[in-house]
Amino acid sequence: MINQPVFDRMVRKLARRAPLDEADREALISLPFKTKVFAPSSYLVREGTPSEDCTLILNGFTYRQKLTQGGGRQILSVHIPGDFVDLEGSLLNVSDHNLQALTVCEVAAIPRKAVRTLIDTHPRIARALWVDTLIDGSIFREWILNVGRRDSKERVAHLLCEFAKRLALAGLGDEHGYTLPMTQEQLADCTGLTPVHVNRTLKALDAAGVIVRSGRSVSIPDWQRLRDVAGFSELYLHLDQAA
Amino acid sequence: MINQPVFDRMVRKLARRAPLDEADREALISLPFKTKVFAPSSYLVREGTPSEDCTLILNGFTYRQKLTQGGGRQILSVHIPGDFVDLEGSLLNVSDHNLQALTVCEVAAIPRKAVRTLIDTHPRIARALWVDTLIDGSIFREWILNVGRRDSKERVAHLLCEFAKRLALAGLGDEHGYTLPMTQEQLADCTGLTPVHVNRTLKALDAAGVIVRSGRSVSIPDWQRLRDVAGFSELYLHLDQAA
DNA sequence: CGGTACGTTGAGATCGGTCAAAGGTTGTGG
DNA sequence: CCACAACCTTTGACCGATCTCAACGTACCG
Repeated sequence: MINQPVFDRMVRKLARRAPLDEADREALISLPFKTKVFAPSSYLVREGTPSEDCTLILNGFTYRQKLTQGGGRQILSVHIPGDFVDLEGSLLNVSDHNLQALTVCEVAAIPRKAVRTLIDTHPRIARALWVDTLIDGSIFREWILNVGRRDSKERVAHLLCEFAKRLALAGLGDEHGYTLPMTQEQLADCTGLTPVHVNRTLKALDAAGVIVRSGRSVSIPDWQRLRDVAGFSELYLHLDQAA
Repeated sequence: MINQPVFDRMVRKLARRAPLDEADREALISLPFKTKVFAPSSYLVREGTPSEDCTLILNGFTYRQKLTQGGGRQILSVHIPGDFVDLEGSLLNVSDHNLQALTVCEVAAIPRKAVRTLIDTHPRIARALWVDTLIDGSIFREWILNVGRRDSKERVAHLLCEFAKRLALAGLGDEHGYTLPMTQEQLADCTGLTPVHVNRTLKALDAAGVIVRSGRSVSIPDWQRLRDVAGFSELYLHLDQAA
């Protein structure tokens, strides 16, 4: 029972991805783990290395990231409390990307072995985790579209929409606004733009009344308007299996 | 045994993703299916719809695709014989993207139900399929990087590298060249460029001696050179678990 | 042999990038 | 509680990679 408060959010999330029975919940709650804390921008996993542990975010935010040969950085996804990051680590031999802390970050590190045993012995949990990675995949696809075919306003607005939805789902904000712990440089790395242009784009969205900024918090006076600007459809978040 | 020749390539591929025993192979080979043929550019799955079947490509190529509100099209992935496409279809309620035939395409349509039963009763197969979707995810991540942070030459060259590797792996070409059944417009939709610019980029790569084109086949006089131009590293293909 | 789809080329426009500097904010140590 | 440093944001001027538009060339197919 000791893990319960810590893993509670994760168990509830997984239970929505696939039905779990009492034994499944027990098994999840009894997973062995060590709590670790990471400073902002420290690495949790590095490209090309195997990972010993599977990481569950308890507090704070992380992101996945890759570099081009020329040093260009692209952020691939942003993760919030309750997310398993590096579930791949349990099944793939080496990591194909870097995993970095966005904010100060408290995580539960679960031994890779324990995860593999869990999924071998609990098919419903395996199913739920698999659905989780499929939804991750869907979000990656949307990001390819975002970065490949939307102009800068749509791109930034779309990212803001996604964060709004996901944070609301995790109980960390709502559709009226939220605090985004990202610098404009990081937003640029999410969208494939430069920091300077992200700045101008945010300013333009603000000037158009689509968002209102103060510091790093964003408020959204008219959600429908932001959606329209972004061309946002939440289908890809598979909320029926995520919420 | 009737399925054997048809499913053979798929079984061999999965067995590399996770160890399978004789019973697993039997179960895979005995999956019920219907063969279907799709004409180029016909839809196998449409965004927003559930899919009744899980699709295994026997011959030909398919691609996943999404549109922006403005009608911009982004290709998200390209699939070759032996690939399961729309495995998501078995676990997610509705599709978040379109699946289209690139060439004439012969597929095995396996009922969604049969797939779900299979994965519930065969944990090793479930594991192999899961690893398959994880590798798909890794490729999506690389595409985000490609489209987000590489310039047009790197982007096109990277795509050509990926196809070379994947086709070679499937026995459909090698590192000296292959035939790419895509129009320049489709290449543009893969890379987030315009067809005109893809044309100029291919011309430039050809002029620089990095590739040699004739019609739709590409030959690669110096693989290392193409890799360098693209900044290609095959780590993300997880060949140790794919090959 | 004509049509349709695809590839190629040129000229000019534009969105977003680059470079550089100034203005804010935050946190820390004295 | 101030002062400074580090980091982040904002702004302007200019640049250039890629897009747009439009025409022409080419290959395949019925």
